[in-house]
Order: sequence, then structure tokens, then C-alpha cells
Amino acid sequence: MAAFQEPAMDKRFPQYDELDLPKVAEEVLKQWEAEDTFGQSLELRKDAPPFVFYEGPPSANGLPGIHHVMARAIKDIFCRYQTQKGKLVHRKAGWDTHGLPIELGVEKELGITKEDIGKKISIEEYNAACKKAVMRYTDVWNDMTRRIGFWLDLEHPYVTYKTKYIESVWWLLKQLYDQDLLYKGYTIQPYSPAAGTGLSSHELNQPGTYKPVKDTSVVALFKVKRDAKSEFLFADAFGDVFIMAWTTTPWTLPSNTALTIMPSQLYSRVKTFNPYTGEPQTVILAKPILLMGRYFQEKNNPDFLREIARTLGPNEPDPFRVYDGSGKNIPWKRAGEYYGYDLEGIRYEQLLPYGTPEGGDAFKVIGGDFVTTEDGTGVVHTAPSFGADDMRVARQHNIGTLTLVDLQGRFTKEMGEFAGKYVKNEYYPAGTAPEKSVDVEISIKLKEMGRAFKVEKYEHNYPHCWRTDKPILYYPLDSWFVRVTSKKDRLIALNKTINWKPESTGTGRFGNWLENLQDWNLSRSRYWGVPLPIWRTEDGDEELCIGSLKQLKEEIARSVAAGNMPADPIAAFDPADMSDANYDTVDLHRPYADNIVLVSPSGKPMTRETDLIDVWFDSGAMPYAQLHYPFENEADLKEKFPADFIAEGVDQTRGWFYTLHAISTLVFDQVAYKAVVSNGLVLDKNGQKMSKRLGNAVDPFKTLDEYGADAVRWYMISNASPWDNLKFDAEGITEVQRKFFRALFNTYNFFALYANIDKYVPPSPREKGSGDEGALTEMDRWVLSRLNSLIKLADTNYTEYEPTIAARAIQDFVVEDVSNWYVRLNRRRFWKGDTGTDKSAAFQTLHRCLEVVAMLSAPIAPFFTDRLYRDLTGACVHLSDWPKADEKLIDTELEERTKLAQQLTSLVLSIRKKEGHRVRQPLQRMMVPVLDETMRKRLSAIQELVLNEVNVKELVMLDPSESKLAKKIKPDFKKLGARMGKLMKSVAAAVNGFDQAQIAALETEGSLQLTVEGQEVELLRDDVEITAETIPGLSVASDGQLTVALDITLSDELRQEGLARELVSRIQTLRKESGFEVTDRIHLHILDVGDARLTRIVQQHSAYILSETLAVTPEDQVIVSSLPAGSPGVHQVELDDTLQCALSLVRSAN
RNA sequence: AGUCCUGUAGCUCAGUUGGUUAGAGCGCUACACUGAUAAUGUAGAGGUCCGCAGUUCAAAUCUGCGCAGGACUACCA
Repeated sequence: MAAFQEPAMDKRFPQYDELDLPKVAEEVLKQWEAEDTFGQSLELRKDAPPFVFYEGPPSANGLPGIHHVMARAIKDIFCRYQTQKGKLVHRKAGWDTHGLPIELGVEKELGITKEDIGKKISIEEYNAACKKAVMRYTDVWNDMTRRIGFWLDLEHPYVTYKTKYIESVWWLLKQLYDQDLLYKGYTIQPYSPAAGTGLSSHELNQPGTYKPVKDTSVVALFKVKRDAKSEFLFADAFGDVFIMAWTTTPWTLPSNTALTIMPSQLYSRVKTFNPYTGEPQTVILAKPILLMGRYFQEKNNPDFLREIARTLGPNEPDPFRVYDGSGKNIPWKRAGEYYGYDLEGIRYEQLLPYGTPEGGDAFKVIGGDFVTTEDGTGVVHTAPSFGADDMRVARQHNIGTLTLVDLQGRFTKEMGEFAGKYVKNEYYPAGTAPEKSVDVEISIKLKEMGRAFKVEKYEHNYPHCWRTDKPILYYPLDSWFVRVTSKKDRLIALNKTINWKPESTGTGRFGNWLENLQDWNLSRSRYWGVPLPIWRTEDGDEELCIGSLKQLKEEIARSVAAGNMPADPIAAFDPADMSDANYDTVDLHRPYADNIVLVSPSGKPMTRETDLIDVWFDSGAMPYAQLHYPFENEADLKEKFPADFIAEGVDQTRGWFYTLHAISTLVFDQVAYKAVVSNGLVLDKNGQKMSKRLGNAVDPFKTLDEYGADAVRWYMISNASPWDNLKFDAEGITEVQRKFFRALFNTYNFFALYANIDKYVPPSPREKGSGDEGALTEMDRWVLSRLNSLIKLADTNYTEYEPTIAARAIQDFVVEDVSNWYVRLNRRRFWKGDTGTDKSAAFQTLHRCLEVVAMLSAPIAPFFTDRLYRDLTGACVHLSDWPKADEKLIDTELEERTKLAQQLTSLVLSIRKKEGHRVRQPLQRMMVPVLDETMRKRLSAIQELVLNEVNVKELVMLDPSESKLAKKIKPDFKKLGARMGKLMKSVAAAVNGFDQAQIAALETEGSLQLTVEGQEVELLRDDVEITAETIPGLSVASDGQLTVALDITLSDELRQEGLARELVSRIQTLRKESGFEVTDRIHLHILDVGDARLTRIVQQHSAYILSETLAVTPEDQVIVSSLPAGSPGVHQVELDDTLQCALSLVRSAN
């Protein structure tokens, strides 16, 4: 063992004047880049088992915000941790380059609208502009990524618009196609007739699109056809039988093809009159609606009227017979009730027979889960063409559709007198709208036909096109779908194997989403995206899905041969050549893909379906497409799929998390990721969402400049769990800097200061564990025990994706255990005495603590900890192996008794404060009642420590059984409650009322009989807690079961000793003020002012005073009759209120 | 509208399987300590544990119904 040596350099451990985290980050970053530390970390683990991470591609056409710092920090933490744990962690960057946000940005920039595409600007030019725009901010993103310390392979990102990437996407689509999981069908989409384009949900979610509007609503009457199925409704019939259904869009009534009811709901049959024609009729509606009185008021119920009549007089006429047909106070009468499922399958007459439905049955009552009794009649008028729910339920029941509105928003020619009219008045050019909207006209027509029950204005929110400001329609458009619903069970089953953080996102938000799964609408009528690789003949009878460029090239060759195309547009491409240069000769975007015409098996030309695919499919394809699978790297996929871990914002739950899961389940029947962390939002400090509009967005670069990435990351992680929303407050970062980083920094600086002075050399790794274990003190072993417990705790929590718990534990350890306890109580060992084994043990212990803390914190604060670790060991922390907890060093008993010492110390200091005795004044005695043997043992072990810390001479243990301590008794509710049950309250009251004699009796007897509420109960010693409360005549404090008494009488000796300490304290302060180094020796002289107290103090304690202040003055020369006049080393000091003196201190020559 | 998250001191957050004095840090006030410390110690002020109802001997904790903030999905007669 050679702990103290001449080092090669002057100062082995660098010391710093101040903590500048941004500067540290900058310097360390340069070092990483110079040394390619990231590359080294991969090289180091190149043969290690992989830990697979996927980077969710951000869209690089927007600037990064502070929330991206959060998301990227989380990703980085677990990748670094796993690297330290010995795994190989590849992290490939990626960019999401397609989609609407990019198109919108480009349109804004070029000052064009969607309609201009293909007219003012060619698709080719448009897409070129998108391609250029999309990587605009990559530099800014890369810069932020580097600055926050996120290790990511930015040199070789996957980019979704690259031909190789698209080829993999096509391959995946082909896999789906071959499994019959891709189909074309109608879907109801938000559509703006004014703009002539479908709208995405993104567009629909623009602010201000939903506006309150007043529409004409109608309760229409659908006439039931009388047949075997409906016969029961005609028993005792009163006129025709109708089903009532409500709509706020009367223009959809001609396109009605079904009525939807709730199968489990009760429906009532009601006899009444038509309000507009006065004809007798029988109607059907949901029973709760009837009872609500929305359409039928109780006062018009004949049963009720007759009842009143009876009380008034005998010969009142039957109101049902004498109804005047005025439409007011229409009598009605209940005539039976049925469940919804009794009504299912009943047929009715078409309400407005303008058109004939296609593709299935029609005019039938069906069951659906979306029907409520909130609005309307409990029966939903179902027009599959104009409602998503309608379409879905119609499909389930094989109901046909009727679309009597064209793409301009006008009624079609079948619509007779309505043909050519716009269904919404807003669609007419300004000033040309008719007085009566078609909604009103249809209502009037229904009234005249006797098919209306009620017509009124209804105010509700309705979406508007954000560009034209006119109401949108829901309209059926041709779309391609992925049949995810056919694999629903598999999706759900596989999801259950995923480790979601937090769990509720997986079971709740994501689980529910899967339970209510709809087929995935892949189609987008856009320009900048992956084209759908499906070619069709004009009649749609023959189609071909292309799954590779090779296949495409072959088909092109056939087509050229058949004379459909003059030449092969990708002639330069060689399918066997995987070079980028080769792939760069091909562009699969529009319009190039559209220009390719293939030939069908029967020889007909086939053109591409013009749709693009949903950009979410691009990102969900990244596990495969980033490798250009299966065309390259086929073997790699085994190692790089599925991911062990991914992380993104919770807003990706139904976005990227879903598309990854869906594609991997459908194509590979596997999960795409084993664990996923979904982080919450970053809000401003008031809990408001950050937005440019509100001006409360935080600039990530400014924040990093000001505080450094380490503090920002530590703050974000330690403040709240990643999945909780973070209220971002810069004050919090300052606090983290002050508390955690400064404590760590100061502790290191303290270590470096004395380690350099003593030329301490830490043991090499090989020597570790064979060094100075024998010389370790109680406190060394304590802090090492805490340290090893911390290693275990941090390890578990990083493994379980709980970084917040790890960060908080590390922070507590550094601030409380190391800085405020271990270093404070042990500092003398570092600067006092010889360089012996005790000192070496202290250095070794502190060194170990700092080194391990650096390793445990490295995932979260990568820059500062690397600097710290390098300063301590010369190596890079990110290339280090995660420390192993040494169970042998974990001593819970030791941790317990140290806790007792800390409590005792705190109590004594509290008494000192109360009594006005500063800690420098020694006191004679403290007394502690001992509750049991364990406590006695603990006290003996820690008494030195406590006495030192609180400056008391002796600790007396009091045996509670023989002492005259006053006791306090408290029931143990948990134990007693279980036994006593209802008597608990009375028993507690009785116990709290015990006097000292009763307590003593219980203690000696072990049990006590009580009579409570007339019942005999037995109280056991274990049912209560008995504590010593006061010690008569002494100053006392207590905390829980622990009580301390302090003897505060001061003898002359104690007083003198106190003054000696005061003197030392003054001299130390002067040393510091004079700018002396801690190692400087001094000459100390004290002027004899003739006060006997002073001379006695100096005589009695001179050895102590001299050694504490590093004075080299001989003991008998301290007191002098005169000080050198005018010397800069002369000072007046005050020891207490009555004692003053003058002294001089001068730096000694050696 | 549905699903999910959050609601505890002025602020940021802990709070075990329900157990009676609900905690910590920051901030504030006062005092002390300081030869590593813009540190620390002690004390004080500060609470309708979002509300209501229920289960229970006992609810911050469990259940139900609401309220507020947030997220996502949907927008439906």
C-alpha cells in the first residue's frame, strides 16, 4: 500500500475556483469530439450483447423546443446507462421528411394554395421545394442534440424521402397486400366542397375551426312496413306506425338507408296525432326520451287528463276523441314497450324516394353502439355517405349507400326539384344564396307529407374549413385501408407484453385504442409523400402491388415491350447495385411514379392509384426501412429488431407507438419494442402550454447557454417523473445547480485540496478491496454502506425506467450523507496529523464515493460527471463499467445507528438553541432514556461521535424501569384497531387518559383489563407505545420515541474551555481574512492586558490553541507584554461581552 | 363526447398493504455556526390533502358522482 507518493505532476487533482456548468459542458463536448468518445464507447462494446434503441424521427422543418430537450434527455439516459452496463447501444438518427406540415410550410413560403399545384406550379417543382425545405433546420437540430449531450449517430441518419427508405416501405406494403390486408373502400372524410379537397384531422384541429352554428333540425317519421317481423307493432294500431329519428342535417335525409337503435335500450310505442296534419299515428322512440318529456308533455297524456277529470266531475269527454288538430297540446298515450333488439330487422318505407341505394340492403332497423339518449329520439337516422359512424354500422349490417350530393356540395340530378342546389347556403357565391336553404325546404316537404314530427332551430358546434371558412361536409371518398381490425386480437395480446412507462398509458390510452380499433386509412390526396405502389387497370379488375425496384423494373420492361411506355424511366438503375449513387438515379415521388404505366396480365394498361400513404406509416416502418431491409442488412434485423427501448412524448401513443406496433404485428407478428417511455408535456411555470402565440415558449439554446445541459437535464429528471407534465421554471434549475452540483463540486474541491497537499494517490483498480479496509472508521464504513445501497437502488431504478427515483436518491446521498454529514464530521482527518492509514482510509473513502457518484449520475448529467470522473481517475466515465454493489459493505444496523446519532445530534442542538448555549461552549452531560437492548448497543457505538458533534463531555444512559421519568402512552392504532373494531375509539380514549401508575402497571404486568362500553377487553403491552416524555429538572427535547436531556450547568473549567474555542475561532477567521493558505504556519502573540481570565485561558489551553491555528510560537511566548506597534498583523478581538484582547498573527517564514 | 393523466404548504414535489401530530426542499422570519461551502444548523409562520357522498372502528390513501387543468381520439343523429 502506497497511498502517499510524489506524483509526477505538481497537482494530481485539478482544483477549480468556481463552478461554471455551461463552460464545463462546452469543454467536455470539445473533448468528446476530439477523442470521438461516442465512437469509442461503441467500439468498446462491439462484441457485447446489443441493447436496441429506436430514435423516433422528428420533423426537421420546425425548430426544436425545450420539450425536445426533455425527450432527448430521456432517450440519452437509458442508452448511456445500458452502455455502462456493458451493452452495445447503436443510436441512429432519423428524419421524418414527408407530410402535411411540410407542404403547408412550403405553400406559405411560395404564397400558393393547394389549387395552384398542377397549375401555377408543377408537381415536380412543388415536390422539389418540399425536399429542399424539409432539411432546413437539421443544423439547428443537430446543434441542440450535441449541446444537450445526446449521443446519436447524426452522421448516418435515416431519411424517409430517400429511395432506399421508400423501397423498404413499398416492400412492407406488399407484404400487407399479399396477406390481403390492404383494400380499397369508401371512407367518410372531412371534406371541404368549397376548396374541393379532403381535410386531415390535423387541419380540422386548427384553432377556430369549430364554430357554433344554428341549423334546422327535424324529427322525421319513418313509416314501418307491415310484415311478419313488424306485426307486433300493429296490434291495436292507431293510424300508421312510424319510427321517430332526429337530424341536424335534413339534407342527408334523402340519402338515408337505415335507422340505428340501441339493442339493449327500451323503446316505447305511443299513440298520438301528427302535429302538422292532425292524422292519428303510432310512433316509436326510446323510453327514457319519452319520460324526459322532450317531445310529449305529461300534461297531455290522456290517462293523466282523465285522472284529473275524475276529480273534477264525472262526464268529462275523452280528450283523445276530441283533439282539435291544432298541433297544440297533442294528446298521447303509451301503448307498450319493447327492447331495441325486438325492433332490429324491421323494414320501413324510404322517406324521400329520389335514389336507389347501392351495394347492399337498405331501409332496415339495425343496432349500433354509438346511439345515445343525449339528443334526439334514441333512433339515429343513418346516411352512410355522410357520417363515419353511419358508414361503419352500415358496413357491419351490409346496408347499402346512397350519395345524392356531388363533390361540389350540390344535390345530384336524381334529386328532382332539389337537383343542383347546394346543401349548405354558405356554398353559394356571395349574394346568390336562396332565401330558404334546402334544409328548410325539405322540412316543409316533410311537414306536408305528414312525415315530420318536429322542426326547430338547433345550435351546435360544427367544423369549418380553416382555409375557406365554410362548413365542411363528411363525404365518402375512395381510400386504401390496412385491415388492422383483422389482427386486433394479436395486437392486443402483443401489447400486453410491452413494458409501458407509465403502465396506464399502455393499458388505458393505448389499450382502449386497440379495443376500439378501426381500419387504418392509408390514403392521402397529397403530393409530398410515399406514393402508394399499386397500379390498376381503368376498370379496377386487375391490379398489381409493387414491392421492390427490381420488380418495378421488370414490370416496366414488360410494359415497354407492350408499347405502353416509350422507354424505361429508371433505365440507369441496376437492381443488383446497393450503392447510394445507384439509388440516387431513381425518384419514386410524384409525378415520376405517376408517369409509369404498367401492363396487366391481360394486356391492359395500368396506372398508379394517385394516393400517397399516411406519413405515419413512414415512421412506423423505420425499424426495417432504416436498414433498407430486406434488400440489405438482412441479418442485421435479427439484432436490431425489436427495440429494447423507445421513448417519445405521450402524444405519440396513437401516432408512432401505434404505427410501429401495427406494422410489426401485421408483417412480423412481433412487438416492435419491449419497453416504451411516454413522457409528458413541458408546460410553462404556470402550467400553461407553451406556445409562440402566448410568448411563453422557452428557448432551449438560451437555457443551455445559461445553465448548462447538466443542470437542465438534472432538473427535468429529478423534478417530476417523465410522464408527469413538467412545469418548467428556471428557478428550479438554479436550485439544482446550487444544491446538487455545488455540493458535489465543493466536495470534490475539498478532496482535491487536501489530496494534493498530502500527495495522495488512490489505489489502482487492482488494489481495490485489498487496501485499507482495516483502517476504516465507523463513519467510513457507514458512508460506504450508504454508497453501496445507493448503487443497488440506482441500478434497479434505471433498469425499470424510473430515472426520477434514481436522481433524487443520488442527490440526497451527495447533499445529505456525503457533504453535510460525512465530510463535515471528518474534515479534520483530511488535514490533521500525519499521512497514516487513518488519513488514507478517509481519502480512499471519499474518493470512492465521488467516483461512484460520478458513474451513477453519468447517464443524467453526462458532462459534469465526465469531468469529475476524469479528474478523479483520469478515465472517461462513459467508458466505465457500472459499479457493482458490494453486499458485504452494506450494513443496515450501522445505517440505523447513524440515523440515531443524527437524531440525537439534532435534538441536542435544538436544546442548545433553546437555552442559548452556542456549540463552542462545552457542556458536561447529556442523558438518554434507553428503551431496549438494541438501543443501548447503538448508543454505545455512536456516543463518541455524538459527543464530539454536539460538544458535550459525557453521555449517560438512563434505564427507564428504574428512573423517575415521566412516561407517555399512545395506542398503536394498527395493532389495536384490528382487534378492537368498533370499540377502538373508546379504547383509545381510555388509554390516552392513563395516569403514571396505570402505565407502570401495564409495563410490569404486561397486560391490563379494561372495561369499555360495558365490555371487558384485554390491553397488551404491545398494543401501545410507551415513551419517556420528560426528565424533571433538566432541559429536554424529544422526537418520536427518542428523548434527550441536557445538563446545562456551566463550571469554570467549561467556561474557560469555551473561551479558548472562541479564541481559536477568532484567530481562524483572521487567518482567512489575512489571506493565508490553509497550510501556512503563523507566529501568534497575545497582548497581556492584565485580565487574569485571559492569561489563565491561554496557559491552560495553549497547546490546543497553537495546534489548531498552526502557530509555531513557543508556548511560553504566546502571552507578551507588548505587540509590535503598527504591524499589519495586529487585531482587536472580543471573546465575549466582557473579555477583549489584542493579538497579532504573522505568517511564518517556513 | 369518450379514454387517460394530474390536483397535498406561496412554489416544486414525497406520502408504503387505510392507522389518528400529513412530510421534504425552495422561499419567508429570527437566531446560530463556518479553516471545503453563495454551504449548514435550530426555531417559527404557512394545509378545507380540489369538492360532495359512500365503505370502514379509522380515508390524503378505497368506491361513486362532480369540479379544475392537461393530453389524445372522435365529432356523431
